[in-house]
Amino acid sequence: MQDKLREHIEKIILLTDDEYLFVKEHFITKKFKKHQFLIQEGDDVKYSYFIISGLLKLVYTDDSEKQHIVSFAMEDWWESDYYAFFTQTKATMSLECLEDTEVLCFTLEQYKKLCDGSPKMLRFFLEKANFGFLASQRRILSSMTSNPKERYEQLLKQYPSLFQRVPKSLIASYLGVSRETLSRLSS
Amino acid sequence: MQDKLREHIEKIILLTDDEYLFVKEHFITKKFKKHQFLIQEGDDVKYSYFIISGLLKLVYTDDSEKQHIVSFAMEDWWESDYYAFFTQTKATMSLECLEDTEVLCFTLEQYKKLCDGSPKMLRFFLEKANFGFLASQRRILSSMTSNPKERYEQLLKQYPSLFQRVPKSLIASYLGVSRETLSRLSS
DNA sequence: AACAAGTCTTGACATTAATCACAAATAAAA
DNA sequence: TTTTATTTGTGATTAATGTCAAGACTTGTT
Repeated sequence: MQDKLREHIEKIILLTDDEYLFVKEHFITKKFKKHQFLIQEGDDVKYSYFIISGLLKLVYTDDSEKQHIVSFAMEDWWESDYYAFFTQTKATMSLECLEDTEVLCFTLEQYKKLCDGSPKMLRFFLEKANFGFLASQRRILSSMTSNPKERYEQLLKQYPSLFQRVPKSLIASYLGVSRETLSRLSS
Repeated sequence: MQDKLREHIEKIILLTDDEYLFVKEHFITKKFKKHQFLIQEGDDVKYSYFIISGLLKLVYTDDSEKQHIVSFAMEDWWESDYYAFFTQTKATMSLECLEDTEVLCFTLEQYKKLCDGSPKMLRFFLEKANFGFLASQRRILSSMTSNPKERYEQLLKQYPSLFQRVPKSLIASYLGVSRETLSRLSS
């Protein structure tokens, strides 16, 4: 395996070999099969996950058992129920494999040690957090300013591979429309 | 003036007097009157603002000139067009006073110096960025799972003071519904 | 007090999308 | 291949929300 994690970090900040070794030992590897859950609602959220390969959905289930896709997570993404992870509370969302998936992950304790031991990683996480915030803000704005068809096209443009990998009903759930409405957009 | 900035930072991380002095000198103070713009669409975004007192709206104007409120910013909040600020591109949003407002602000350059010179401030900004991301994610989820009436009530519960301070038409714009629909919710 | 500007409510109607129902198409499993 | 499950598409209906229009109410100003 080429080192996906190192490549990923070094898009933002360069590390010496020693620094990277220090980083690397805070992670452990895990593998999951399609349909397995990394997080289930009500669980403790032990880990934050960096996805080496595969595809996941982060899902919130509302009072009437309807599922809403908060995000898809693919190669090179970080994912978890971050509220629960950071506050060490029970998960309100689930994280489930849509494909066989390999991840690197760390606990909150390891995350803190990483931040304390490496100012560069602190910078890295700050950059990631800022980017995540901006992406969420853009999504809010897109839901306010665009109709379902436009949102569909934006998503298609941004992540074309998604559309070969997940059923349209999940895309609909991510976009916040019914699958029937999504189906009618094409025509 | 009691020191709002110090109080604000020390909710997250304690500073020595010297450390705080270092932090403080990276900021400058500005005052604005109601209806004044801190940022206008198309401008360079020179500053990130910490609000000492007052109230602002962050607004995106779409192609058909319709305004969408991305957020309200009140005392103790940070606000800017952060995408434009971090990438040093032109503003796509505007930031306008709804009340007379006093802010502390810094440039991107000062922000970087602050991060480089103070690991504690780096931690502080990381915590803020994480919190901002989580808040945005909650808002996305709320727009997917709740109807306008529920979203209105959530907002009312979270920021009761807003409702004495801004017209309902702006609340409607923030919630993503027309002012007429919002008006009909009460009944 | 009188006016102006801004704000809020309500009705009528149009539009959009959700829901329900079912059939067709596709993919997965036996 | 045959069977079974999953996914997708489409019509009919219903519900929610937007839009347009008018008027009432507030607030601030002169």
